[in-house]
Amino acid sequence: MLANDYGIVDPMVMRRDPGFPLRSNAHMATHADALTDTLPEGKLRVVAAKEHVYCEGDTATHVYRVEAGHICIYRMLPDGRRQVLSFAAPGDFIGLGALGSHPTSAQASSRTRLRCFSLTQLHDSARRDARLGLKLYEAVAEELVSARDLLMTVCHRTASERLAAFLIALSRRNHRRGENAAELVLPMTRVDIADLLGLTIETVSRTFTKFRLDGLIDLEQCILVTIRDAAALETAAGGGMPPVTQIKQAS
Amino acid sequence: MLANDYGIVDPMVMRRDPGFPLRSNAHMATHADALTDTLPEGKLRVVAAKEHVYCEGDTATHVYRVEAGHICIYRMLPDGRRQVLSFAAPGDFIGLGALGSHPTSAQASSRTRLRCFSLTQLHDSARRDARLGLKLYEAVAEELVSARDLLMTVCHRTASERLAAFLIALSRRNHRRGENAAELVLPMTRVDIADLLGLTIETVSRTFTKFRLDGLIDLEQCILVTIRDAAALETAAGGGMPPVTQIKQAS
DNA sequence: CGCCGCATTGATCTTATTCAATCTGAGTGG
DNA sequence: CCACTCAGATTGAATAAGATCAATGCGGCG
Repeated sequence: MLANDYGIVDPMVMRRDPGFPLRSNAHMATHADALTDTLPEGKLRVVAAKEHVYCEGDTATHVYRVEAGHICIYRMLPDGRRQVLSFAAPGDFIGLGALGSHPTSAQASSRTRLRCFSLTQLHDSARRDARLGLKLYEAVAEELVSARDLLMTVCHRTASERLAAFLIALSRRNHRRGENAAELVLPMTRVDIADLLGLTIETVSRTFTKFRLDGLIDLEQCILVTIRDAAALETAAGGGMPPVTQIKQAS
Repeated sequence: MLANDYGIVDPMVMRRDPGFPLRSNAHMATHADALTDTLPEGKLRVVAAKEHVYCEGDTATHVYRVEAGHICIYRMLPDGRRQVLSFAAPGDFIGLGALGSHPTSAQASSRTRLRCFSLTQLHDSARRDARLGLKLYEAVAEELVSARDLLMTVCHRTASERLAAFLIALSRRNHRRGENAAELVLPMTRVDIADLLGLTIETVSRTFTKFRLDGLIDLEQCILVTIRDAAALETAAGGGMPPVTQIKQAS
């Protein structure tokens, strides 16, 4: 699927809440998976935790599909602040939409396996097969929607709403993948979450604690979140809020 | 050019400040203009001030090029808050990146003339001419960069920085168009600016006043901004800030 | 054992929002 | 021509949310 899981999207949700940043990998798969159907299976590449797949400004040579592990897509501001754009999970594509050089950086959160697809080949194929070009167009258009969803969520919501929406998005992604929707294993640190949601780590931490005290979640270890009251979490996310879904997204 | 003028972009600036939301219509023109080269010139459409070209959720039937006037591209949140995504000026395209239905709304700020291009024809052409599909891909990829630029600016900056960056972006757009870079005629209201920058109109107004008192700008009428001290404005925008440029962008 | 990275918690402070009033200018109609 | 109205803009005072500064806790690893 195309990477959009805060960047995680749900079409039904979009109907209900037009304007919310959750989108559905399921229907996006149609676009992104088709991208590589016609291409030879690329080489495997393994990146260690904290290692970069590519950096902002690097010449774009490949598109990657995450096989295992997690990739954090982000951009830096000149003053050193960071905006996380998405977290790519297995099945998601990263590196799409680069025009010459990568507009984002991609760093592995943990040891990650990637399948590589040459951009040269991709472009050659696109010149021969017009449908592939349209697929590329559609895949990037999906990412555009995802980026705007994130913008909507992060810029107009309180800390609680952002974090609640983020957790819901993770839960939905789990659900879509056939995993336990109530047991979230966070593949990212508090810093990553803070940089995604435009908060400080202190605020993220405090908000986690508040949710725990309010009985919305359990928090055994900082990495393990159990959703105790999904409805209340929805409400917390939701004073008119569009469900956050931008966890992972190609870039 | 492709609509990106807070959504206004400058490649040189991007080099200097990787991560800033200013982009260059000039080099984007190569992508977007090519889109319609091969198509029959479409019908002219005139929309009155406040009238919508299309609304979020509408079935997408056309792509439009602004001939005269200004179009405000925005999305609503369920709770009624609004995020302005860009302001399209003459030469900019709007409506690109729609997959079936429009993900955004487009409203004329003033009486506006548009040139219409049928999506059906565009897609037909793209199926025949693979290069057109790639052009579409590139145009949307540009918009993706633009959307992320806006995200970076709006989510990590103070009110002064956002407004300063916004004014600089407008100034650069004027410069690119061969107009006076120091005399800005704002085609949008305070509400539009506030909704673009993620602020309230009061804060926008106060910040304008502060800039005026600090001698950075003149403000004869609320619509007419004269830049008195461009360097200071850059500084105000810039505590490491990437120059805001997202004024207009296709959608 | 002690260090180090990460997370949590507390106290204070800054910033922008909110609520409220006033101001301005462009119509409109008498 | 002038009073009236209304939308948009400005200004002020109080408030609240999150950032910042600072300290402490926790767990893994050398």
